[in-house]
Amino acid sequence: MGRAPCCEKMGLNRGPWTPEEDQILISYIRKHGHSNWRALPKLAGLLRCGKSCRLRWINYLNPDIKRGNFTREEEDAIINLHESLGNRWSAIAAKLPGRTDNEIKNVWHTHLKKRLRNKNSEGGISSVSERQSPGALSPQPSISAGGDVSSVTENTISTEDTRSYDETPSPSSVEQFPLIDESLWSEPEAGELTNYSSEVSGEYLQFDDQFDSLDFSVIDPAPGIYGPSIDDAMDFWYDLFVQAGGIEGFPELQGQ
DNA sequence: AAAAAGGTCAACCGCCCCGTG
DNA sequence: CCACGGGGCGGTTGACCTTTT
Repeated sequence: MGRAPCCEKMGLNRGPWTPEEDQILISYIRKHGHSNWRALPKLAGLLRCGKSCRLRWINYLNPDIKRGNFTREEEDAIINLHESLGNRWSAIAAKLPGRTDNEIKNVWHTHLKKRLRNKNSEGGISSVSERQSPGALSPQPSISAGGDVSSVTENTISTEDTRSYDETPSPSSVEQFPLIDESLWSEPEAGELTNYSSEVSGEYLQFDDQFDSLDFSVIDPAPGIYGPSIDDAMDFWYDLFVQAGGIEGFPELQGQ
């Protein structure tokens, strides 16, 4: 006891992260890394405590994170690992590349515990689709009107290819992005973006209507030929989105 | 159509571990 | 060896969303 809290609470933001805060954190870590979480928010100009920044990065913004529903194989792995490791979520996460301890913990408490209970009581197991609530079948909104940008990073920015998404798309949310084409990329604000705008066009970046996301993997089918890497495209898209003020900045994407 | 119930998951809290001086 | 501080971890909460009544 007697230990000071990790940060003074006064004057620091709490709760959900804003797109601007996300962007600041991403930019800072890309430039400087995160050797000192405690000092990071001050250096980056964020009104957050270091722990909050760390958590946000590790559980959400880190591009290595694999988004989307857990596959049956992953779920089975979690169950098996939990049998041997118990509630050591970080140890379990270490065996599942791209998955975070928090995510695994959530899946365990929301799905797998129940599944195991059913298994034990009935002697059977449910399928992935069975265990999903109807609500879970429709993916979280990508960038829906009025939504926060948490969902942007969640579903539209991924360094993984499309394998992450094994869910059925919701037609309404799919229709949020019918117009990802040249026009979307045609108004860069900085010279750097101009370079990408001609390359990251609808021709190479396509909205994946099956997975309800921007499929960044198609941008770079042949590195060196088409120019930007997936990371570059993610940066470009994210910068553009944030600079434009989120969904408000893309009227053509609203009310589709 | 509205309210209630249930599910999901990002984020916080507080403790523990470990490196450093 | 000890104290301290930062990072990491697991438990928990609460807002939001979907489904059910």
